[in-house]
Amino acid sequence: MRDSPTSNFQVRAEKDLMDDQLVRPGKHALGGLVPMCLGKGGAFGPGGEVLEAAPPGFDLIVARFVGVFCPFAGGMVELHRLGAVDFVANEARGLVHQMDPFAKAIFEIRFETFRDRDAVGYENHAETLAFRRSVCAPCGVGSRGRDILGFPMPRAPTLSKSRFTYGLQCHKQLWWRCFDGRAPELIPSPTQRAVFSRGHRVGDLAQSYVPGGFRIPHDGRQKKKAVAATAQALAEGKKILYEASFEVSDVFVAVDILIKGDDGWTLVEVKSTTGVKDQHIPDAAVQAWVVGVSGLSVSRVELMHLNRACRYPNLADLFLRTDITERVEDFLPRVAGEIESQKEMLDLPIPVLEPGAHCRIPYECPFTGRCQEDPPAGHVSELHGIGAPRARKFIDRGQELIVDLTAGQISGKAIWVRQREAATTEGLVCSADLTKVVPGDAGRVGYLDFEMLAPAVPVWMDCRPFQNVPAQFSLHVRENGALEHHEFLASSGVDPRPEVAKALGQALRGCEVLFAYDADFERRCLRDLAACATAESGLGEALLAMAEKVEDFLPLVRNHVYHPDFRGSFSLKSVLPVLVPDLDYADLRVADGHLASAELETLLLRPDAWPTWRQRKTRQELLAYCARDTLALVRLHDWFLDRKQAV
DNA sequence: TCTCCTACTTTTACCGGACG
DNA sequence: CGTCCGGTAAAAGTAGGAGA
Repeated sequence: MRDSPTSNFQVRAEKDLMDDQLVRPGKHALGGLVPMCLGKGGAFGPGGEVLEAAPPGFDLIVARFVGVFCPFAGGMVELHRLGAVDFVANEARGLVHQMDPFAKAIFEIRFETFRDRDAVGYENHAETLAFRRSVCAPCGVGSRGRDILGFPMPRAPTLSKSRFTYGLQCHKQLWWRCFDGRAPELIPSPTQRAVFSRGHRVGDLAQSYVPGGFRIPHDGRQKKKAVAATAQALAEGKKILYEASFEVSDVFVAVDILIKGDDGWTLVEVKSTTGVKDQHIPDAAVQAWVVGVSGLSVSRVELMHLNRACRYPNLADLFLRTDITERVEDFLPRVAGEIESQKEMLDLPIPVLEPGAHCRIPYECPFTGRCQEDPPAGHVSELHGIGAPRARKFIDRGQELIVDLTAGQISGKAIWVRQREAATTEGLVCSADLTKVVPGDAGRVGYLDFEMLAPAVPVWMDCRPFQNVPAQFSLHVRENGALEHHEFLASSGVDPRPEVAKALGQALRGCEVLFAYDADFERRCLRDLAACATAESGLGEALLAMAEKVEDFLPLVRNHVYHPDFRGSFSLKSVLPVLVPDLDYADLRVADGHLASAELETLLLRPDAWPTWRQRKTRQELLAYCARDTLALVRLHDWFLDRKQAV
């Protein structure tokens, strides 16, 4: 709205704006639509000024002026001109038009008011909501909590602990989170969901380490109820509260654990990390502030986190409670001011903020794509191992692309030199000595990949929090050109390590060399597994010996090969599509390690969370994914061998 | 002989990227 | 969320030389 009074956008009628009751052939949206403003001033009324005839296949929605008498809306005066006529396609799904933001706002108001919001689906309501709050409200158009059309004004967004911390990172992000809460960027990936649910489980478990407390029922939506329940519990003299809820000047917080001590309350925030991080401080501080203003005296703030030194089965020391009172106190004076500034910001159109380090620190912003275009292919930031500061230096000199760099600037960095050559030639570049370092495939060679899980709360002997445990492997074995495949996935409920060790010991028999990508993982796995093997079986030595025979394709690629399509990354997922284009993961649901790990964790630790068909299906998907990974290694090796042959 | 500065070397810290 | 690694940058240490 601020940028330009008119914006182009597309709405897919069926999907985004209305269901088919509203738009369908022969009965366009007119009935459900509010007249829209354009042309001369005037009041609501029948008729309206037809500005343009509808093109074939479209019905016309008449636009009318509704009047904006608002000093804030000086820009809106520009709307009073021809052009913003809406055409609704006779066919659902085809509404393409140009609409003023103001008209759009009203358009959406109407839909939101008359139908439930789901009928509108995801569109960018952010502008609409913000428009109504920031333009209609302050200038008094539509009084007594009503907007210009007489519809109730949207409530001011309420802050919360998490919103506060988002706002601390970036106001613009907070603005979008408040006004565009249904944005696709905010839909958590399966992997993120796994992280969240792990956090919740750890949080619940933490409460059992501070037993005897009273849990405030917490239902996400009914915040007022939770606050009331908390007040009542306090009145009754409860000494330990879980999820105690408070709200002060529209900021809601639920405290993980609140403990009454002799000289005040101890506020405990639970995190499923292994230590205190900087970003935890403001998080705890806003809680302490709200609790304090609510009238409780907070004498101590603790962060309760997992203890790296803890070993299963002794989980007595699973959590550590670190005193962060001082650090919180240092931050506390900033809280009230920050809350105020966040609220003020939310009463205005989206703030202007340049992208910067705050886009990534402490958390990656989900909206980076809205603020910043992706850097073009061949951008200097793709240089391997270049940090943001050094990339900045090049950019400030006007050298945006790798091809702009001079030989002198990248001398001594073989990878950068190769990257520049690849960018210049727009093709694959291999080092001169690549063929000398390509490993042969004589004898019996294996291609190995493990899948691991890393439960936050250890469940197997001698494991610490987040310890990686191999639970699955895939092994392709090649001998004289013939390929065989071995695979294993541990069964639910038991320590996977002995099973995996045994199965792997058998599968590896006779292998003279093993290939992997980023082999250290695999090496360490083999050593760990060796330690789990029973002494008499001889398996331990065999696995240990194999660990010494693991060769890594990653450095081979990184130090000898580059193609512009790597885009600065040497991960298997970046390299493979270029070097082995006919092998991909498109047909697999489980197609990356993160998801694999999350699925593996559920399958092995909480199989009952899924019906049996889902368990069976996931097993198959995990096996298919892991097998694809090792097949990729085979094909990658083939690629290397072909290069050798070609010379 | 002591201090201070500079230039070089070693150590440490941090970051990015790889994996799960 | 965690791990580890490698590379680079920053910090700390060291050596040598000049000046007082």
